[in-house]
Amino acid sequence: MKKIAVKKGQVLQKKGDLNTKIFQVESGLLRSYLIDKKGKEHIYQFAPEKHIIADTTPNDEPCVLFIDCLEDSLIIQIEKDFNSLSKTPLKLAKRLRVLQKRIVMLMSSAAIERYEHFIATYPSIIQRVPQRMIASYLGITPEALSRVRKEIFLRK
Amino acid sequence: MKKIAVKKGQVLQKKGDLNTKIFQVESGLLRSYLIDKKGKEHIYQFAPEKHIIADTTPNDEPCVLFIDCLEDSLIIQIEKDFNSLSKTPLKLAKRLRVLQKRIVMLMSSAAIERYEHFIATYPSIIQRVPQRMIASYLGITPEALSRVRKEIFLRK
DNA sequence: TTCATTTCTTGATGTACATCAATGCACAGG
DNA sequence: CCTGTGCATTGATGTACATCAAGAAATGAA
Repeated sequence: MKKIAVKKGQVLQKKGDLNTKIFQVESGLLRSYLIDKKGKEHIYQFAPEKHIIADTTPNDEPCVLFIDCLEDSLIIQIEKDFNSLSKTPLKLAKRLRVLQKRIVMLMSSAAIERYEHFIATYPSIIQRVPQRMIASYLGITPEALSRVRKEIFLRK
Repeated sequence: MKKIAVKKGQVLQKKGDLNTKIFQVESGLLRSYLIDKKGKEHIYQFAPEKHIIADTTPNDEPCVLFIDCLEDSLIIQIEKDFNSLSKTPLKLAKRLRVLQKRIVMLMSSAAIERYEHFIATYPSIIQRVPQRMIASYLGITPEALSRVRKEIFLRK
């Protein structure tokens, strides 16, 4: 467990890495993402202040997510071993809640609802990342997000 | 923490319930599912022997998932409090892994790949539930699953 | 500032899947 | 045995989103 300062753009983890860590963000903004077999990027998670971010693949298997830095950040690196985990069940529980919500949204909602949920849940992120990244997180293209935003705007 | 015998069809938790439990399946098969605003059902999780199943909504908020019983089952009920959780970080970690994989699949794969991954991961479930439930878990309609299966069959 | 690069938007078209409707099929109850 | 009821399949059509292409606007570097 150690504290690290990282620069915008810096890569903390690449797909295929072994023995990856859990990161807790003190300040700044990280993201994790995957690249599918068509070469398309999908953002899996944004992690602003206080959030934890990790690939949950077991330590002896190659991980599937990239993690990099969207703003200069201060982070804490935590080992993914049993002892560290057992100290943070509350955080794990919170992570589970977020993931459940995410799956529910992906399975049952249209793009526009996913976007509205995202705005409500992470209002601060909107100003800090380009829209194409939000589109990527929502599982749609930047073009589709642009149209969704237009529709929301017209509706008012 | 107590052991319970439940019958096929029995409902263990309804959307909106408070103070829901975690269930560990000793034998049999449970499922959780949600109903979207169009009234459509989406299976969130199957839980065969050894698996745990729960709605991870915090205890003081109404939960969003239904949980019921697909086969006569023997289950252990676990409280969702901090103490119980800290005893099972390994199980939580495993759950996180499954959810990560699920989200990755939902975001980056076509229906056919999601089905093939499901077969590979849960071969035993296939024989135990009707196809329309597998479709629901995969996030597609029974008609679409039927066509996916046909395509896989023709390809051989 | 100027120029290059990235981002956002808009339109035209394509596609994976949903929806709707009909048919066949298995099996459980009378 | 028939007969209903749920499940799987198939075809026709609809739709939400993707893809591709172009242009406009914002951003950043020199």
